[in-house]
Amino acid sequence: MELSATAKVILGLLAMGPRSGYEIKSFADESTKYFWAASYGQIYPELRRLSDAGLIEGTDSPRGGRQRTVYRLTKAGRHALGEWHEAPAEVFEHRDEGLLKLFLAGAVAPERAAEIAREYSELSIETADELRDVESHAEGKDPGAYTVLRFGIEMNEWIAEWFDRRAAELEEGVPPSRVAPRRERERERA
Amino acid sequence: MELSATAKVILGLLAMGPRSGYEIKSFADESTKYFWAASYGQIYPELRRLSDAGLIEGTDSPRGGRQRTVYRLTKAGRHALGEWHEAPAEVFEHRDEGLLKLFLAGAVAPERAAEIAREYSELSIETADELRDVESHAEGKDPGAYTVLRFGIEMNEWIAEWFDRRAAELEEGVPPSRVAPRRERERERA
DNA sequence: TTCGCCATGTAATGTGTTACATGATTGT
DNA sequence: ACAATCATGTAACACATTACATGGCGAA
Repeated sequence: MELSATAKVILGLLAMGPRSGYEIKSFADESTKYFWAASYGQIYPELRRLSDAGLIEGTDSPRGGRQRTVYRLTKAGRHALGEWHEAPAEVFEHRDEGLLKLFLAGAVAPERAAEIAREYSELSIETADELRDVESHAEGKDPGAYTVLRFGIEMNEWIAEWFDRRAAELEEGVPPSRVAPRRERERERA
Repeated sequence: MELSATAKVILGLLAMGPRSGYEIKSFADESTKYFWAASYGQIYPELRRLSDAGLIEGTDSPRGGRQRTVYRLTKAGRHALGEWHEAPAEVFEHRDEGLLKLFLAGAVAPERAAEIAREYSELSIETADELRDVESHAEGKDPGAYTVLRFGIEMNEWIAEWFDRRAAELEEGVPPSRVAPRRERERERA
């Protein structure tokens, strides 16, 4: 059974515990959205499909007069999720407008290069702060999930510093230092 | 004029010099694909649209008996590209299956967490090596474009080390060190 | 009573990949 | 003669966002 992108998050989050569609969305919005986003337009139809396929099961559990369906994994769903989880990761896609602008700066507006690098650095600081906020709300996170969060924070701070340094060099017209290729560096160490 | 995602790369690469659709694709495949991919199914229809909109202009320039259309920016195209380039970057999207698997490990297969971290580290090394390859072929890169390439290399190596360290800690069951939040650290420095 | 949140869902639209079809040229 | 690469293009499908529609609940 091939799982769609959205099926992977849905089954994954349901493995943490039963949830409604709305709760899946809110949970994802402060966790996986940074590396695996999902919108309502994907979530609700996918819940239907997964339910039809027997991988999840919905139970009516209204809160007050407010309609609400809570889903949980079936045995088949847990199995499908496990199979996916075992396999090596394949999807790895990025779309980063800041990098594209910097990449093109020479051909479009060379004088903007340093500025773009500065902006990139600042955006990374903002993202890191946002993630620190998430961290402060997170109680008793599991080691894997917590690792991902720490990674996000530390990487964004590293990026901010890297581009801050590089912005200064670009302002002075310094070319980035060219480091010896990996294999040679390994030989040096030996 | 709102530019589509693919329009941004196309106009950008054409700003570097006139190119055919095929050349745009090959060029993108060893440069922007890491942060802004494009496929034939997007490129050719978009070339048509941009041409109809007057942002680019195609000239027939066959090589031998082989049909070939080379496109270049019009004044309007250069202007549209400039407007986009001036504005602050907004698009920033990631889809990273490794992080999703690690995030979910606790609920799906806790014993796999360290393994996933190891795999992530190894993938990053491969990406860094791939980028070093690109670097060795790149002659006289412009500072902005070269900055993006150096960034890719150094970030991937940083990531590889980070996950390598973390994999070891996960194997031993050590929680990742919790660093003081940003604001407090700034106070410390003062 | 009004606002924000909880809750579900769909229609319209846009984006993007994959696979296929076609055919010339170059190097082995 | 064959494979690889150059070159263009489309059809089918999959994926995703946005905006909208609907309505209850709780607090100010």
